[in-house]
Amino acid sequence: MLTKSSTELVRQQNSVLVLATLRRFGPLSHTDLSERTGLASATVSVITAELERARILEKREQQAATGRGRPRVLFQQRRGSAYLIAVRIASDLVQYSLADYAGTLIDRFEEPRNNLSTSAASFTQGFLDALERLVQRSRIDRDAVLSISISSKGIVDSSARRLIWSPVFGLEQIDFAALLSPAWRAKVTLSNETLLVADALAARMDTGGEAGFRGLAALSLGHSVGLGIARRDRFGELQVSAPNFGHMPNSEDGKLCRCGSSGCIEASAGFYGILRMAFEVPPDTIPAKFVPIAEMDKIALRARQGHRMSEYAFRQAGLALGKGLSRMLSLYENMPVVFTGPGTRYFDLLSRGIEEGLIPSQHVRLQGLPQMTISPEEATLVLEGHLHRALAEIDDEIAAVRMGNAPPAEGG
Amino acid sequence: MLTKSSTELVRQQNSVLVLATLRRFGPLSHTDLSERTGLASATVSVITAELERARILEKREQQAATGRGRPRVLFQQRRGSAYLIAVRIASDLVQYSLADYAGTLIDRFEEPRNNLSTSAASFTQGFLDALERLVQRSRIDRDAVLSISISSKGIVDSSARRLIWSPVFGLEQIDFAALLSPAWRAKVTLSNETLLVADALAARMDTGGEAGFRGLAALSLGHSVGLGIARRDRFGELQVSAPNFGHMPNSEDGKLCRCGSSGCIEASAGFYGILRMAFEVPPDTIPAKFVPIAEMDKIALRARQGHRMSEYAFRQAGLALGKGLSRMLSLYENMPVVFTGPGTRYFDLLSRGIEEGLIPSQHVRLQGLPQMTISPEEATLVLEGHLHRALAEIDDEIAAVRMGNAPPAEGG
DNA sequence: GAGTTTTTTCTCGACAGTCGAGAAAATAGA
DNA sequence: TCTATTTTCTCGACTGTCGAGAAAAAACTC
Repeated sequence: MLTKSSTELVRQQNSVLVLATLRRFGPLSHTDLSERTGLASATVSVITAELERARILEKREQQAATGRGRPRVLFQQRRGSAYLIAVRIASDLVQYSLADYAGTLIDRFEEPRNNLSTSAASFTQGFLDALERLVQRSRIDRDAVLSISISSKGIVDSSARRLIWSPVFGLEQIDFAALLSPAWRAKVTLSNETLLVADALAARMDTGGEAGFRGLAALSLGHSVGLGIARRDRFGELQVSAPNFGHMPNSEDGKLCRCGSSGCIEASAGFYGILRMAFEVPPDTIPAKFVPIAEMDKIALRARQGHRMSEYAFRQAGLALGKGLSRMLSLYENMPVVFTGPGTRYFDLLSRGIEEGLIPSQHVRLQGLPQMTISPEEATLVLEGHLHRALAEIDDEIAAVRMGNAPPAEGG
Repeated sequence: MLTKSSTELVRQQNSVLVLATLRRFGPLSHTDLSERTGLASATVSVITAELERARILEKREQQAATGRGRPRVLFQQRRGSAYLIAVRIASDLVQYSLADYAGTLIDRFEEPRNNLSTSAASFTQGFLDALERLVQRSRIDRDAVLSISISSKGIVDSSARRLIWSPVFGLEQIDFAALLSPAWRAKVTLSNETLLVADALAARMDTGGEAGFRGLAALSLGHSVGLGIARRDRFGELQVSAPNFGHMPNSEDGKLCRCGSSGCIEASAGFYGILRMAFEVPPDTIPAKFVPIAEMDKIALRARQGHRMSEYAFRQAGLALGKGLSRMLSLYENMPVVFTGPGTRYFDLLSRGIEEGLIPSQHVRLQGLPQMTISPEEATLVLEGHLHRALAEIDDEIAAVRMGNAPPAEGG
């Protein structure tokens, strides 16, 4: 511990513990909380009382009596205590969601990104307008929004909350922190999209009772390729990161990538790479900006019917993924891999190449093939990740603020 | 925090803080400690008093008066409080070191690994004997040794303390925990050698006042290739890991590696790989078990004199390293790279290939070339890492044990 | 050499937090 | 209405940190 500890910090940590336990295991009674957290009953009393006074928790309506004895009263997060906004910037649309402190979705809409070459400047205006619309439609006090969680594919500087490189805006950087700080009190977080997928999947595993769960990698297959990794740190907590997998150098095949380099994994395994190979376009051709999924389906159909070059394109894509995975596993440690995104519908065509890429490496020879599964609903997982992380952050903040005085704003 | 906190834990953490501060900044007075740790003077008093009673700390002999006022008395770790043993298993020798709680070396000897094909079974006997000799020569109570820190190249399972694969024993696994638990009370840790190098270098940076130090990678060049990474975690503490870099797949050139796979980085950049290439031996030839450094020097000399194939061999080695580094940096984040080991004497011959390997990647195009330096004294760094980690672990353990009663054994 | 100044260390009471045990509350069944 | 049962609440003990001021120990002053 490089930093000092104090009794006040103890209270803060235990408050977070109570809030997090309540999130994971639904509404709980005083006794449940004491059991699950390991805290003494008296301690739970003090903490819940404080959180109730601050209007963070509330007692649930009386439920059916369970039997003899004094009935349990369940604590739960009070919906109106806080709100959060999740924004998912995809290549063809932007998704805006509003949720309350209990994690239930209140409002949601999408805006198609009308012009694919829209500049960042014109995007930001629409972005600010959309946030405004979100709170006004649900009649929520703007200051009751405590977290704005934004995600995009690409490379983000999460500490500076700036988009460094994205398939959508290229090198045009957007500083979301600066953009939102004048009008919004909320904390702004910027995450890689596949990081959120990994977070959501890991949280599911963790809550779902998977006993020895140590970590996983989420691999998103689509027009671009993204990787998210969730692993337990030395305290047993899940830490999540999004290495730049799609643009990791794969091989010197001269395949031009969207990022301007050549030989990236994406140049072989992204939709545009598969398309290029299937149609025998020279590998240094400038990649297609957007490939409709129908187009990909057509190539896949032909591949399944035995068309050599289409089959080969998918196989090469799989090979690039497999080799990339074997490198990633060498540099981290063995962990299950979950595939997600629209590309999973071609998994039958990719899998042989993936295995071919994995098998020759020393890592796989020692540890065996990683467990590989498919979880196609990427958008759902991204939203789930947004909520999970934003709520955890709000909980932390609530516990950090000295409670007892300023009751947070009341919404709706 | 997934786990509860308590006032006792606060004391424990603050005790560790005091011990760690004392380690980093040498003997310190009461006032220094209070300033450096941020703890109140009264708190420092209680903690140091407790540690003094437990005979962990002692007051230093009076030093030259500094000026007016009551003179400061300096606290320091008491040498005899504990001891540690560091064992470095290299390919040609095993190095045994004994140090005291203050971190000063007491005894040290090396045993040549007489026969390179020695079995693990015969090794363990010599190993146990050597440890015995170490404590007897210095007349130290065996139970005063609180940590035995072992290092080897290769892949270790540090939690299970088993060697999974090493260049020395191959797949013959050695379970050091089981081997030592009957006779020794000490905690046993098993680390990858280059991990310790990274740890030592990072600790130097950290203490040496490098302001914005965020992390580094140590790359060991020799008969085999090893990587250690040190990075700050979210609490600002240095976390260190040793990914399997040497056997990360590099390219499908068919170069046979010592591990049995082909195309590993080591197959190009390890000494045997360079030798094979310089002499134009077919790439699938079984690699030399051991390459004398004189042999390598000869090849380097020829390369510097313009001999094409020797030059090419080093360049190919550099290329494999550079490509590997660009992949590693993609999967982690940008950080300085420090080269160490005997291979650094050929850095002039490697550097061009290294840059060639790095430059084409998207990561380098965005972040620039990583800062690269040389720090050749690998053996020194390994020992430094051993001491640093083992002492930190002993400090943790001391703070965890309820102090005040059982005073630890007195040595020498 | 006695008093003064200065600096450091030590000590005391206040405050914050957790814990165990038992009191109080609230229900179902006798 | 009384009793058994279960849950929640409350009280005093314990552990820990902190700020302020007392005590200690040296150098400086006259």
